[in-house]
Amino acid sequence: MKHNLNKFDLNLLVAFDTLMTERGVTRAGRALGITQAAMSNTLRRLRELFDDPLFVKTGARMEPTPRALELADPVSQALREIRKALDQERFDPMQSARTYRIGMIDYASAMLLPQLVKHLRTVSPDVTIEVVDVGGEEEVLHLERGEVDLVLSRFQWVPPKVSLQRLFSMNYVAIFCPNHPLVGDGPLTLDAFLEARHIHYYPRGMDKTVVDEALEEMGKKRNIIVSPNQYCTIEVRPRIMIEHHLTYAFSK
DNA sequence: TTCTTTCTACCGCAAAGCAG
DNA sequence: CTGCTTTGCGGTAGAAAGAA
Repeated sequence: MKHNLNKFDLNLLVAFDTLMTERGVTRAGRALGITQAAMSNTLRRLRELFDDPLFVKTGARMEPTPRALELADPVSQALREIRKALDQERFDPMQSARTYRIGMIDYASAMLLPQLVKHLRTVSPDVTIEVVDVGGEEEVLHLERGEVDLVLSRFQWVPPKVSLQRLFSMNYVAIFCPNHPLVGDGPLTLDAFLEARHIHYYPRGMDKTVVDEALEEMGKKRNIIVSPNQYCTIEVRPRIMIEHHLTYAFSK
């Protein structure tokens, strides 16, 4: 089927993309600032246009048909390009007073935020940064829902509608308190690492790290006996480690 | 060629009905 | 009860036709 773009209402693609995200006519309508009935009518036109139901009611949700799934990525990418082109035209960092929501865990904040703030003060002095503590699968969901503008994290996979850029690579190290019984003069062995009792902070939504995943692949598991909260991580972790002979593995 | 009027198609709304 | 669809209605914009 070939569509004549002269007669094609591109707003229908925005509606389609919103339906893919919201998975509901009422929610999609609300997101676009129109009534549920108007959204239903838009869906009707989409159905006529593509000669396919596109979304079918499954329980409480409107699930996409195979045809809708086929269209989802190309439509989403096209809209992203259009938005980018429109934004480029008028975006002036020196004039912008936007608030950017950035998802990152405490460690990334500590490492990157000072430099980021310093840089922004020069190139875009009026923007505001709001850091959101996200982790695990939630990161991508936050991005897809537009709840954050950017996530700084480690990703193994992201959906096509999300842009991904590698910033840097890191090595992992384990730190022990002075005179820890498991640490000798030579390099740390896997057995000693597994025998040690660990302290580790998991951000909200994250239940394992790259270390846990690597161990899992070997059929092994480390012995985490303390999972502190974020403030405790920064303030108290070193003290607990020293007092109780604990180990902390982290990216460097 | 320009302006005005009429027609037509489309969109969104409210309300009612239906389904899970 | 919530959410989706359908129907009927009014508003709006664009196309077509006619007059100056």
